[in-house]
Order: sequence, then structure tokens, then C-alpha cells
Amino acid sequence: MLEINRIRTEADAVLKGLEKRNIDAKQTVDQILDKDAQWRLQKTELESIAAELNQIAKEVGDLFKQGKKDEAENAKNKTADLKASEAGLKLKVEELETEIQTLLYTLPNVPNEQVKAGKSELDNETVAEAGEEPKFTFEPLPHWEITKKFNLIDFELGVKITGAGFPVYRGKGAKLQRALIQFFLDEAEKAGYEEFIPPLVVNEASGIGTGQLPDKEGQMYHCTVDDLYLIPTAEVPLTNIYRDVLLPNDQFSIKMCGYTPCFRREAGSYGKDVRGLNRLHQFDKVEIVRLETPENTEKALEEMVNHVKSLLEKLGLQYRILRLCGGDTGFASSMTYDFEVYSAAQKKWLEVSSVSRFDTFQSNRLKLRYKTADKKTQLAHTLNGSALALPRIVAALLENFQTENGVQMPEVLHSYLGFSKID
RNA sequence: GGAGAGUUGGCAGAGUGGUCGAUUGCGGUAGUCUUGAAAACUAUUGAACCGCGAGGUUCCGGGGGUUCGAAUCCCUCACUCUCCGCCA
Repeated sequence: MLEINRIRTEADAVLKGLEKRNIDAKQTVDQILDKDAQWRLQKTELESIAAELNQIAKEVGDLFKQGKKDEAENAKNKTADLKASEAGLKLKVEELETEIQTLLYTLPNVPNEQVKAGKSELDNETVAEAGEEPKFTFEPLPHWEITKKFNLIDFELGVKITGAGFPVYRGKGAKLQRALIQFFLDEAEKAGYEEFIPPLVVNEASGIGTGQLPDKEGQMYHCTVDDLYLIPTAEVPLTNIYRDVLLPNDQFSIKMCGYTPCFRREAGSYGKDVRGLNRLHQFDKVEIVRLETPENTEKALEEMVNHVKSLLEKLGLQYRILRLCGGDTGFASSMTYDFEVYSAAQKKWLEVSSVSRFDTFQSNRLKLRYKTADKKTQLAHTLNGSALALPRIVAALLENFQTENGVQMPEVLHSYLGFSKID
């Protein structure tokens, strides 16, 4: 959620920024400003009435103590009218507050100045590209055939047990999952991230904190009996560790990582790129999350990008990095880098990581603040990224490193796997 | 699932109708002392909002009520803990 103060003081800049998302927010912003002006007016009036009532209450107390009963009764009578208008004003003020908040919820984050305007993924900028496209002397198989051939993942069995999008990993397929998770966690730890194993279900307040609720309810599985949600990413529990926290300024940077399964309903995306591992309802991911002071956010983002880069390089995968254009940048993000690996058999790029800075957009909702050196309270910045999401990495590994009689595993994984080749 | 206790500032923990945004301790900050540090001592130290400011308002788990006045009384909801039962 954008800070109301930002809209008050730099409405034009906000509007201009949102234009890069192809959004004309003029009407919304004007409404917010209008309601905010009313709110301040009514609020001031309400407060002065409250002050008056407090004053009278004090007088009555004093009068009673002095035994002046009649005067006290007189003073009491004065409150009736004031209380009536107080109640009316209170209603109005509360109404305005919810209206303003509802409007604020509809505004996405303002893109960073480096972000280019654009409508869709077609306008994203490729900022880096590395690795080589694998060459084959035979027709490479798509990963869903490789997993079947070597009995690595059983999609049909998942359908039986649960439903589509819940694969069953087995044998070397299961070991590969475990090896990748362990490898990613070890790398994150080396980079200074503290590991967490958070709960996989969260309450409503946490969902609101990171912005999944109230809008994007359709994305999460909801356990209605207990009113809890299955996490769509470790970002939710990890970032919420710091919900309602006021940090001293010497605790930065805060770097957290965690492996969790992620659950996504993917409502409305049926039929699109759902083959094999491309889109699942449950998948594994190692996430990195950072809390930063505003001065350090840019550097932190760069470090995270380099971290993800190094993972892909160690795995030997061809990849490219995109800076998303305004229209393709997520609602809460002010700048996002997507990492894609090339799938040799599907002949397309697969997104394997998304690294974003949110500035104060999340912390505003989370009430995640810190004390500056001169003891002012300020909202902290949050960032997060996948490092990495497993399914498409597995897909790319299987497809790109396949040989005529098996799949060669990258060397960094050998010690984790206990084998070097799937055959 | 049954019974009971609790929720107060960064933390611990007092407060049962007005002088309470709240005693006290710890922690934090500044100072005195010290070659330096520790200890001791002294002072200071919650947050949000409105206002140029003076100042004002709100907040003692959430919501509602009683009252001139609520941390304190009443209703309601949520959560936490303890004991018993069941289970890993």
C-alpha cells in the first residue's frame, strides 16, 4: 500500500510513475486527496470536541471532590449535545478512513525510475544473457517424457492422490529435489542469509501484511474451518516475522532464507503452459528475503541478482535476466528482475526466479519500521527473490543435459546426489 | 474435546472508576567518576495521528456498552498459557 503522505506531497510523481504501468490513476488519486482533505477537517473538529469533553469531565471530578454537587450536575448536562455531535463526527471520520483505505488498496506500487514504461512481457528489457544453448545430435525429449522414461516423477499418481498439479517425485527424481534444496540453502547461507523453517500455513493478518489479501485470495488455498491459508511462497511467513516490529537501526541488513513447499491455486490459468513441471499447484522453492534501510536497497537488490546469477552459473544453465517493464511488474513491486532459463526441448524460456524490491509498499501494511540514527521512526524496505524455484530448474536440467542414454547431472550436485547421472 | 488462568510500553511486571500514557525493574541513550572499561550514581527514554507552531487527540488483545469520566465495571469475539483426555 502506498503511503498516504506520498500521495499528499507528490501526487504528480505518483501519477507519472503509474503511467509506466499503463495505469491512469488520476481519478483515484484525486478522490483520495479530496477525501483526505475532508478527513483532516472532520478529524480536527472531532478532536476539539473530544478535548472539550475531557475538560468537562475533569471539572466534574473536581466539583464532586469539593462537594459542589449542584454545579457538578450542571456541568454534566452540558455534555449531551457535545456527545451527540461527537458520535456523528466519529462515524463520518471512520467512513472516510475506510473509503481512503479502499482506494489506496487499489493503487499498485510506483515503479522505480529505472523501470521502462510498457504494457506486457513483450516490453521487458533483457539486461543480461549468459551461457550457451545446448546442442544435440538427436531430437531432445521434453522433460515430461524424460521423467517418465527414468521413473523420476509420476504426474498421474499425483492426480490419483490429490489432483492435477501435485506431482509425486520418486527415486532419483526425489533425490534431485532434495539435492537442489540443500544446494540452494547452502549457497544462501554462504551469502549470509539465516535459514528459517517457517509454518506452511498462515493467518489472515499475515496474508494482509504481504499483500496477498484482501485482493488475491484466489491465489491461495484457504483452510476455512480454521481460517488459515497455505502459503504461496515463503515470502509470506518470512516477511511477517517482522510484522508490527520497530527495529533499532543497527540491525540491518536482515537477511533471511528458507525452503518451503509453495501452494498456488492458479485459478484461471488452466490450459496455459501446464504441461509437466511448467505450472504446479505445489512446488518447492528456496526464498531469500531482505529488510533494508532505504539507502541500502539498491545495493541489496544488486547483491540478490548476483546471488541468483551465481546459482544458475554453477548449475551450468543458459539464462537471461529481464528487467520487467511497468505493465509486467507485480502489484507490490517497484522493480523486478526475472530470471529465465532456456529449455532446449520446449524451445522456450522458463521463468525460474523473480527478484523484487518493494520499498515501503509492504512495510507500510506490515508496520515494519526502524529508528533512524536521529531517532525518527521510518518504514523499512523489503526485498525478496526466489533462489531458486525448483520445478523449472529441474525441467531445464533434465532437458538440457540429456544424452542419448540418460541425463548428466551438473558437477556441483554430485556430492548432494550421491550419483552423477540419471539412467 | 473438557476445566481453569491470562492478554498492560523494547522486555519483565504493578495498577480494580477521576490526579494513569500508566509505579517499578531490566534494557536503551546522555552525563559524572575512571588512563580505559566495568561497576556505581544522576538524568532521560512508548507509538500513531492532526497542526507552521503552541498545542490537541487516540492507543493498556479486538469490537460494543455503562458513566460527566474506563487499563479498571458489563457484554462479546480472538488469541496465549496450565491441567486432564486423545494422538505423533
